[in-house]
Amino acid sequence: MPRFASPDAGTHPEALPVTLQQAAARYLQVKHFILERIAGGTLRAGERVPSENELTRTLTVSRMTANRALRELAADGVLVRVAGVGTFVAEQRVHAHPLEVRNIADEIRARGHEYRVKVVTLDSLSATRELAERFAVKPGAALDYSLLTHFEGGTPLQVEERYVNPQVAPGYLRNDFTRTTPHEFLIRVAPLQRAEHTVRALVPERRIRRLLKLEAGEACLLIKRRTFSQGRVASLADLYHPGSRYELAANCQPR
Amino acid sequence: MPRFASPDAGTHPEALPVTLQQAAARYLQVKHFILERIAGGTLRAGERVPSENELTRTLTVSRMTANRALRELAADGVLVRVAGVGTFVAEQRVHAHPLEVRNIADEIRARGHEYRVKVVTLDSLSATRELAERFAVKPGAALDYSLLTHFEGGTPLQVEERYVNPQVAPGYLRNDFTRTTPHEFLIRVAPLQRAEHTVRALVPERRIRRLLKLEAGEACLLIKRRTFSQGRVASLADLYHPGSRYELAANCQPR
DNA sequence: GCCCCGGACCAGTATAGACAAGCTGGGCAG
DNA sequence: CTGCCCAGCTTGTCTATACTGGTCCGGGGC
Repeated sequence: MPRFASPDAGTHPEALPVTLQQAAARYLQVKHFILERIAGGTLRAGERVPSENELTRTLTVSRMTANRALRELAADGVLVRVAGVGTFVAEQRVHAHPLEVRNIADEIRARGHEYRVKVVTLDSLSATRELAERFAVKPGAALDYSLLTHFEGGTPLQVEERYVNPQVAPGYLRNDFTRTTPHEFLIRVAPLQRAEHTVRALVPERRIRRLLKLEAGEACLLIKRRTFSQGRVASLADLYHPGSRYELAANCQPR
Repeated sequence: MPRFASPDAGTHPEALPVTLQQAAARYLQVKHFILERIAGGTLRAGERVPSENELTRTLTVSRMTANRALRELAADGVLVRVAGVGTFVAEQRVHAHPLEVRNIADEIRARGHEYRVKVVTLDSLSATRELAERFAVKPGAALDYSLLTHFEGGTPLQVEERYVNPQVAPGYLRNDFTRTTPHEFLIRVAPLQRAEHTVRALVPERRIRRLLKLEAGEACLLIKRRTFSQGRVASLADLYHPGSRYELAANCQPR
């Protein structure tokens, strides 16, 4: 059986990609070897990863080195190992760390999937009473507004509805959101000082439901985020995630 | 065919404390050896931990085994290692984590409302395959189970479904939950070391919906929590909150 | 007094060899 | 055909040994 069809596998000598930094430790090179194949699509979720012995042969490393690489990837949740059967690419349940203000594009790419964004609305508007209160500006003050849908592959993973204070982060609407996410733009223009989050569950209104391509009655996770820069509110964001395809992960421990 | 030929490797002298389970892997025994000394106060925060070579001598293990134990404890944040200097017990700084492991009774009372609890089910059961996996115990091992509803005034605010490992937190079922919440009991009996959370949104099944007195089709927030004590899983908890009446707050301060 | 160098000790990494235990599939006996 | 066992794969673990580079300290040369 062609266990491992070995599309490349130059067998003996320089089996490790020369693009890798030789300075890195061997076990890290092996980890990258696996991660690159996952990111590149050569290895997909559920598929079998070369066994320790196979790696020993194809990469010319000792079994302990291959073992450490696979074991650490398993500890990270990238791989799943079953004694006597093999090592497999983990089914990726979507994860995010609520404590960190993360970039959803990075998150998606880190899982080896294609990131796409659809710009639904870009606008400048004047603050309602409620918005003004949350931004601590005067009612009627100008605010930038964006409504985007972020896709993982072809599936919407987040609807991002965002208000930005142009006094704190000027030029928001001139940003090319297909190249720079709101998050990336904001941390560049208005260094993040602090962020507040609230998380709740709801069955979304039709507008959000359509953008997330949800069935009627499906739940979604709403993360409301308020970010501060230079002591002022830089932006308010409502992040909607499909309840069935998204979960927040958090480890609670002094690291 | 030496399947059951030798139940354990009798090759090595019994240098490790006999209180430790002999079935456990050596590197786990070394980890427990360190953790016990930290828990017992023999090793305090900032103090130096025996070096790999010292452990090799005193515990009669190979250096690779000691290395793995120390490396994993460092990865868990228990130890801090500095090449060329040594290994030290990490300073346990107080963490204001967004998803702090909080006591719901305190939370409700802090808002000036009356806290009440209804015990739905208390039971001892044997671990299913899936539970055993998440607890890292053998399938069939005894687990304690509780299902409670926490009320704010007359309104249910949380359904708490919890599994507890009696090996780590004995006497759970004998606790009077009308006076001591599971959380209070557990932090007293099994000092919290670490907690993992995942948060998701869903439309609950009928059982949960009834306990929370929700309308059909209402969303709820599910917080799945896994707590660790002494390096072992102490408990699994599924915390269901009504989406309309509950939100999770999280503040994020970059260091 | 200051600087440099070497030795001691440390973690980090790599290798080879070994045994244990779990799973799967094929072959064999009934 | 059914049931069982076993070969052969897998991961999991442990040991012994070796070399590297970082840190610290003390001693000797300047």
